[in-house]
Amino acid sequence: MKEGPDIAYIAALIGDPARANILTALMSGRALTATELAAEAGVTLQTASSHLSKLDQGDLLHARRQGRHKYFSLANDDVAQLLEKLMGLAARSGHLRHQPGPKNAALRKARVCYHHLAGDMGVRLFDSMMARGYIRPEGEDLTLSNEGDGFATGFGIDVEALRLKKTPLCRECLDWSERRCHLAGSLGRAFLSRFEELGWAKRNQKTRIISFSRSGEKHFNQLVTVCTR
Amino acid sequence: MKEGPDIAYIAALIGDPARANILTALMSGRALTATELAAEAGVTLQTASSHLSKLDQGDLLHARRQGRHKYFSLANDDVAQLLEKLMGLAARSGHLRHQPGPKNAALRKARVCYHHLAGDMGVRLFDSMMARGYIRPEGEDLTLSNEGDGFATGFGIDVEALRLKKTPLCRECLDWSERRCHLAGSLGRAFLSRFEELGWAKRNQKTRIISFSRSGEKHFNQLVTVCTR
DNA sequence: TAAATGTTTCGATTACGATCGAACTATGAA
DNA sequence: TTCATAGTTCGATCGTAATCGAAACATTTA
Repeated sequence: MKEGPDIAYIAALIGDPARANILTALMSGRALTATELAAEAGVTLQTASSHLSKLDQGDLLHARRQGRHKYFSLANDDVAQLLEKLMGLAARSGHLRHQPGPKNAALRKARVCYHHLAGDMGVRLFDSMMARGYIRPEGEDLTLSNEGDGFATGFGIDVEALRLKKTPLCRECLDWSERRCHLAGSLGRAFLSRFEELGWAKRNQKTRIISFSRSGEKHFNQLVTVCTR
Repeated sequence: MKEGPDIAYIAALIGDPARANILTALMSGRALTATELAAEAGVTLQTASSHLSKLDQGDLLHARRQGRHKYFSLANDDVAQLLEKLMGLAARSGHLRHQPGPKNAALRKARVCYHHLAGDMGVRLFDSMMARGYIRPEGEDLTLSNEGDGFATGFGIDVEALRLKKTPLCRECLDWSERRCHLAGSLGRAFLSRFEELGWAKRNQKTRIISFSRSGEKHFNQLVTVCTR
């Protein structure tokens, strides 16, 4: 039994509390500096630096210098998905670090998951697009149908520009709170950006919570309900 | 950042090499005894016992006594899926424990993944069923269409009996080698059993490899190709 | 009953890695 | 230049957890 990928190596990287905190913080999708991540993880800068270089070596994250800052972000969607799956398992078997509280409820409703909308509202968006045939599964990835293209374009998203990029347009991502899929990929990100542009929603910089304004939520509900025919 | 599921706890469980070996061995879907798993992991029985109780406490596996033996298996499909995802990441970033060899090639072609068929052939079965509309995605799970029911029943699978069980009928499971989905769930298992019943394929008890006989593979190819209309 | 096999508990050893203070490098500002 | 901020490297300390020998416990077989 010494064949195959070395899962212990990757799992051990995630298995340290400080590193897990760092990775969780990066699930917001934003790139953070070493100092910020040290604070998130609750360790000194030296310790964080050591952790960050290990995570980098393991290809779990991506580092880029910018002046005297060094910004870190998750390496790719796969890492984010793995982390979500881990959260799902941990949550289901009751291994929470704190009791579910009001903050938790907000997280379950709408939160950032590596730049796209997750939680109850994320799942609702995904389901409605699936039900209307806007997106279709194709192997591991999803395809945006012509109708879906029209829908997104009509909503103010420059789908053509997204298609030119080499990152996948649509992907599905499993929610740990809902245990359902929500929309990821560059289109998923574009939707979240658009919600912010329109003033429907605002990201909380610290907590991954996305708060929708009252009217924003109303518009959102229309968006996912309308023309179910 | 102290909210949410404790991913470090779960990841650390998987992050020990001996425990990772144990979990990998259980990916075959078979229930194994403590002694067998100790051998797989390359540790003494005492050490394995300690690991097994930790994994059990973390709800990663399921233990059942039977006489003077104690059988262990993975707790559920979610654990298996998490492990597959981990393998995918580890493989993609090149963290293999050994060079890809002939054994690896066989693993990539057809192997057991928690009781169902994985690898190239697993993906082909999944794709053909998807293309013919036999299975359809629905949220996280998959639905078996009427045509799909007929197809499976015609192949000698007692779909009605499977439906009565409380475990999901169809699920998708991501392949680490193919990076595509193959069919999991009780129907996935039923297909593999049926292949064995018909003498098309045989499981290698040690390595997760599934070897198809020459005629078995021919039949299989017809099964996934026929009536693509 | 005794013997054999399978598994767990106990205790001691050991090794690895997380942590941080201190010193060092690098970039930007004054 | 000098100062300040950001990050890394070094070295020492410290804790925890993996490991295994030995012994206990459990269950089946003879």
